[in-house]
Amino acid sequence: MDRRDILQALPFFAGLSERDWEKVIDLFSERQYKKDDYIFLEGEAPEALYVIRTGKVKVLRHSTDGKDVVLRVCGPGNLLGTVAVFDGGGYPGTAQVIEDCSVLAISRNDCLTLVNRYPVFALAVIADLGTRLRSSAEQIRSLAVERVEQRIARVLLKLAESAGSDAPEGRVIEMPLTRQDVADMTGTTVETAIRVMSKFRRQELIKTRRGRVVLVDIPTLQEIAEMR
Amino acid sequence: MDRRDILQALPFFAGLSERDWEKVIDLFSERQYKKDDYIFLEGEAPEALYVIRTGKVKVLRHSTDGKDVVLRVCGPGNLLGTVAVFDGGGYPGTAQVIEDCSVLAISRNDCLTLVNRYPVFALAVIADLGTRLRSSAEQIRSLAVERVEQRIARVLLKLAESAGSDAPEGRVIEMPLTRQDVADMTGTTVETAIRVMSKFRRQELIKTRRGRVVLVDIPTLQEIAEMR
DNA sequence: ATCTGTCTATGATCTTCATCATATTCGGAC
DNA sequence: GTCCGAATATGATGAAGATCATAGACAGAT
Repeated sequence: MDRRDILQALPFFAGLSERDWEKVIDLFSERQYKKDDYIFLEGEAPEALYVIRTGKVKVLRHSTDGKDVVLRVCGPGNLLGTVAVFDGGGYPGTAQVIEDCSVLAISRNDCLTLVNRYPVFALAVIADLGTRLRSSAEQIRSLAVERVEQRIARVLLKLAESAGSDAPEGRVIEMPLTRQDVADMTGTTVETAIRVMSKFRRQELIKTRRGRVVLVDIPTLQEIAEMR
Repeated sequence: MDRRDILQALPFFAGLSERDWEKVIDLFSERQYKKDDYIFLEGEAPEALYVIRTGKVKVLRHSTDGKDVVLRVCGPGNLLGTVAVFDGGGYPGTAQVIEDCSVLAISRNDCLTLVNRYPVFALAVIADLGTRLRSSAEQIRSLAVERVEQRIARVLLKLAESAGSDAPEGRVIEMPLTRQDVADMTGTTVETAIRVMSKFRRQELIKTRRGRVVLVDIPTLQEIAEMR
């Protein structure tokens, strides 16, 4: 499987004409990262834009007091570093690998050139940013008005939808997730995340096995997420 | 002052060549809104993209239990409805006028055409979305890890910076803000917003007169905002 | 000027969750 | 297997802030 097959399978590159491919393809280079590696750090000057081919990455920010906040979890097809590459400021968050991955990188300069030459890329970038703004808005609302149980139920459901697969026992979230990760995604502490998820497990709403979470009773989880 | 002068003064239209103006200018129509008017509602199909000429608008989401969350506050030069116009989904939030305003509207179709024809507009849209994603990330972090006092101090400082003017008594936030608005911007309740701002007033960090807030002691407010 | 509704104010109480403290379990290294 | 660090578990306690209740201040309408 060469870079071309990889790129063509990604939504980001849909709509590019056959002959334009030749010019585009060589601008991307493949890189591999291991679990826990950093792809870039918050505040760094944007060197490149990344397209995830396989694996999972979380984008997080740390606060002065050591508490981390996970802004998003990305998988195959997602872009990393878009904001910084286009406005030239530092990366707004740190990108850390949660499951070994392979990414395609394009230098900031090449990326800007590409977008100027092929309007279709500009539209793809707009689509990406738009999707993220929608989910940011939802995350803001959730943090602002919902209680911890609701937020955790919501995050589990969202992960199951975007990165889950069906198994006999339920819907499996296909990534290794610690309670700390869940806490950082929902603005709470490890202890509370543990308590809530233990409660979910006792209620037979979820199962957990070696870092993986399985949603057993999705309707009830949805009720909890929508509660009140 | 005709539409042309208005448009040219806005950052969104910088970089457009002289003769392209003729084709662009007629696509925009001016509309006036009064305080508390809705420009569009959450979930509505995107009819148009709006550029604020004068006045202030808040974008908010309501939750099922009646609690509102203010996602952003926009002023002159800001775009409204960008996400929905480009992805075709419903508006992600409700746009409500907080200070009488004049906006320039371009229909969704014309907007899409424009962006396809003039790449500079696509870049302006990308810039707008990027800025908003940065501030969303900051808002998420703030809601996730900071205490109410910090969040309120931070919001006041941000408003003073983006929409403030200097007066002898301090920096004035140039918009009518209720405690409810502040509460909706910081994910808390009216009562708590009132308590915190009363405390700030007693500490002579701020003054309030007829809905306007004046920041008297910015350094101390910054300390509070950065506090752990 | 007086009414009226909205906004601000403040106290009392109750929940939720953070914090602190300690086990216990698990998975990998050796 | 045994050791070890990380992740999970669970209790006790306290603090931040929500909720409920009530009252006063203020701006605009008549």
